[in-house]
Amino acid sequence: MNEREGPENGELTHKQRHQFSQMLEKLYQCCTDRQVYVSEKFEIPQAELRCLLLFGQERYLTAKGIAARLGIARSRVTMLVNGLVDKGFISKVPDPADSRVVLLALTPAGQKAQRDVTSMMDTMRDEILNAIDPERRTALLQSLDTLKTAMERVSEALE
Amino acid sequence: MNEREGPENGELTHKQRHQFSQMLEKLYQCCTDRQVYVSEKFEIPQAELRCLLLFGQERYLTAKGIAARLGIARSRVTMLVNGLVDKGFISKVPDPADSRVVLLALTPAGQKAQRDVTSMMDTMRDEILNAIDPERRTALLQSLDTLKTAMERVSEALE
DNA sequence: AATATTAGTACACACCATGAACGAACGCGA
DNA sequence: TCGCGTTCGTTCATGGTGTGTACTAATATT
Repeated sequence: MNEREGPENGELTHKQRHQFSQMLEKLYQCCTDRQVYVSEKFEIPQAELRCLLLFGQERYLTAKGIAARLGIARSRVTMLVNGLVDKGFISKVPDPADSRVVLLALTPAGQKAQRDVTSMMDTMRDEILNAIDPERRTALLQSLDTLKTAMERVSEALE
Repeated sequence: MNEREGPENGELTHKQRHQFSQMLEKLYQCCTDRQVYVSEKFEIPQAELRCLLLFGQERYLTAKGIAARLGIARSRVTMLVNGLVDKGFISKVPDPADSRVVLLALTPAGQKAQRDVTSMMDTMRDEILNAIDPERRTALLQSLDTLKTAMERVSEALE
């Protein structure tokens, strides 16, 4: 019972451990809930949404590129793409330079859907940030960066 | 292009928005990866792990209670429980006071599995926290608390 | 020219979650 | 006590998410 709250000598306290785990779990849950909310609002499955939101600066995407960026299998991309094609959000274009490749482009309907989804997500993000004191906001961003770096370091050590 | 980095008048900057989204996404991904890692290490599906980790102070849990605490359907609990029963981690006991109810208890093997899983998760959490300067740790915990509060507030407004 | 590699697809499988329907058991009010 | 409403866990069908395998056609490499 000689655990201190403050960093007396740099050692982790039991309370810090517990707080960290609890808060991280809660934050994770909130993020998950937010994703579910958006998916349901637009009636687009989450994985399809992630795919839809990849379309940006490039004129075309490919299944292989999408798989790499989303970190999923190519076969899975086929399913997602077909779902979005069925919804009229993307179209398939043959690649004139390599007929194995299918080029994927956003349709106008897909562009609108993407805009709407992005707008909703931005609004929700802004609401979160606006619920935080501007003074605390900078500290928050710094802390998140610190945490991100620490987590990435630990993730790398797992492989 | 007159966006400032600091909180000049409390307004959100474009950079803050972008940073926040990017970091949150990355943090989310790290947390997801960590869960996948633990699940694979023990060869226990994630949902079963979450169920296994619920057993703690109480002598018995019920399917209904597990469903409420995990936020999932009772029918799903049946599947998870059966998976853990098959692995020898939990046992079913009839409730003498209400024969509709199935009481669920950790077996010795289940207790060991739970200990091992918890230990691994604690180690990983400690590695993350130890990768952070003790001075920054307190600030981090405060910021996480601030963020949690903000997120919970925004989540409530969605319902 | 022959062989190796690549891209996307179809398919089977496992995990994850929902809701509906069900039978058995319990609770409640007349 | 009895009839009805509610509850509990289970079964089942369905949809979402992801993997890996096998395949064909096309391309790259030797």
